[in-house]
Amino acid sequence: MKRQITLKHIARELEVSISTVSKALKNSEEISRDTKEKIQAFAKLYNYKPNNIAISLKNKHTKNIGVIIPDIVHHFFTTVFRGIEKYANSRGYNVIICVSDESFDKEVINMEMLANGSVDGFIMALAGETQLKNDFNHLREVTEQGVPLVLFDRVTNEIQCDKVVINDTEVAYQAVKKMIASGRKRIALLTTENFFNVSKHREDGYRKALMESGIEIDEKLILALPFDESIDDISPFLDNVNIDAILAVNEVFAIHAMGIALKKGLKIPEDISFIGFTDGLLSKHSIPSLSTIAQHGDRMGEIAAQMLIDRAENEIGDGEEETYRTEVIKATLIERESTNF
Amino acid sequence: MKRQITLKHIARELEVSISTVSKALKNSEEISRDTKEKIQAFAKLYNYKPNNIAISLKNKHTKNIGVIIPDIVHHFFTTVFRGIEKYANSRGYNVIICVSDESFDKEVINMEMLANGSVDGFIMALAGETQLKNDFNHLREVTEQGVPLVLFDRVTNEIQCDKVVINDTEVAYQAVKKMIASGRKRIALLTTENFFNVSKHREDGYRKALMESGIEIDEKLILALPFDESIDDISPFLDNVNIDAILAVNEVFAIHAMGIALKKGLKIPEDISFIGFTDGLLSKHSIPSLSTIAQHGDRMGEIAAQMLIDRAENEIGDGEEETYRTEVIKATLIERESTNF
DNA sequence: TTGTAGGCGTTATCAG
DNA sequence: CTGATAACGCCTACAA
Repeated sequence: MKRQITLKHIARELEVSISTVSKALKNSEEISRDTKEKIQAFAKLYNYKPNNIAISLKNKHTKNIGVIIPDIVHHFFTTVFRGIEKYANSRGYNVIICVSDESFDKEVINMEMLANGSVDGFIMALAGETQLKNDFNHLREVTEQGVPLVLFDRVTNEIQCDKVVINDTEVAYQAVKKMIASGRKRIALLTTENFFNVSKHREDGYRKALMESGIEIDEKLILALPFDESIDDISPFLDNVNIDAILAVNEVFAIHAMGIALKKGLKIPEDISFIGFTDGLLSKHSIPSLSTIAQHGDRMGEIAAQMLIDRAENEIGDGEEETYRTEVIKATLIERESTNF
Repeated sequence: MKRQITLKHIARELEVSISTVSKALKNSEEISRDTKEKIQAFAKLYNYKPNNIAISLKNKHTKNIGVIIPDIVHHFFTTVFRGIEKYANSRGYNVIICVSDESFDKEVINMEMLANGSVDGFIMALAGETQLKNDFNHLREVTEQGVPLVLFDRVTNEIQCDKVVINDTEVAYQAVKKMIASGRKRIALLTTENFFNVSKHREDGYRKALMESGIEIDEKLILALPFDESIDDISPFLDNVNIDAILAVNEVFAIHAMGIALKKGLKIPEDISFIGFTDGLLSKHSIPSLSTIAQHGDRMGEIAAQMLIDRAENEIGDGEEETYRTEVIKATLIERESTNF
């Protein structure tokens, strides 16, 4: 097992000093053409690469960014991650990813693993449990140490930092408005228990659209499920309500509900129309295909990464006050077969 | 912006030497109770955490593992990744992930970014382009330096290293056998151009099952598509062949084909039955639900991570020959509505 | 019981 | 033009 070759090896071999080698490899003007060529040739031959860890130690930055998300087998999050990774790479950064699994404890542990110098900053979407507990001391600790933090999608007002969100309220509002405009009157909402701020916002938009259109809100038309997995409650729900449209806060709820409607002999979109959130495989390939709200995760990821890296590289002057931005991505409704506007 | 606190700070503040602090924090017997308590209290107060980078430099290992995969918005790969991440974390490792985007060049660049000391080893699935080019010098370079490498799913015989694969040939064979046993005679195969070794293996299994059952192979029943995205060719294909079953090498092909069959008025599974690969959201939630071959990505990831970490931590004796394993995961057929066995 | 010194690999400053 | 030295933060063998 050949170890990585170091400056020291080269220096010994060529009988020069380490600093000469270092300079030669950086093409410094200080070094004579001859020695430079000799050293560079030797380095190439032995495939010398400067050791990243040593450089990190010296420079006090790692060119790594830490991403902590609740779930990785999840279309939206992977989409955001793809954006982060792409942008980060373009600026020479690597991405360390940790999965909190919606657990507060894991989120804390993951942060601690990375907060000891392994990364230059964090990009996160909060775990469900964290939003429930409303405990953000782990975030506070990190930001107080001056480590940059960008929150996306699952954010909190408790922490001062850069944020990237989508216009959930507005886009849910628009979707429901469109349903109403196309003649729907009994519109149900399939959502999650709303310690998820995003579900909350979507519900706000839903309510606002109905109210504005003079449609009384029937609380029985709102079904809040504990988590993504518990879709079994959807079927009894649909048996007990009289509806002509459904807005769901994710793909799975929407597709599952469509399936039940289909089995009951309803025609989509004539008898009942559907809009979901997340433009994933399910929406594209279901039959009928699902109209859905695209969250543009790639874009979110890119922006989050850019905000983070910009801040990480901008050594803030000691006196200056930090000023944080929250960027709002505009989600867009993609119309497919499950609606007829 | 408070910097991370270091041993040096503590030493200065408490007017002891750095090594005393270091030892005290490790609860060394050498240090008196008094000083230990004083130092530990101080450290706790200021939330001292040893700097990972410095430790990495000293110990010559990073406790990071590098994962390079062709795509992140992809059910199977994220599933494997989840297994890797989970296992790695349990052993105190972090995971740096890079996406090759099926591109040879990106794969090489990503490896180079990480190969300079940033990780203790690599877990990879080869990019499509890499398999096409059959150029594995970047892998060879790394393994020759003694950096552990585990290949999964998209592997190659050209490189000597640990590998994790599934029994593609066998499980495809079993699937087709089952179709035949249930009376199907005209079985089509939807696959990708077979520079992907996995597609090749699945096709082998398909052919073997047919041959064994005395069914002549009709090459017109095999459709090889360039990539996951190019599903438009499926429709004309289905118009031109007379079939009663389809085996597809992924979910998307299968679901798309089902949709077309449905629109043509065929009944599933009576007129035509379907089996796909990958047990993702699509298979579970399609209507009818899709019988599919579960690849147990989580398990693959776990095993890959274990192989890698075990090897990374086992400093190999200088003289000994390395001996590599390739672990085979047994995929399993999940029967749903798209088949009737 | 505590401290000194050297090293991990690199770079920057300064001296020769 | 080249080299010695110190420093990044930590650890540890060896003195004191």
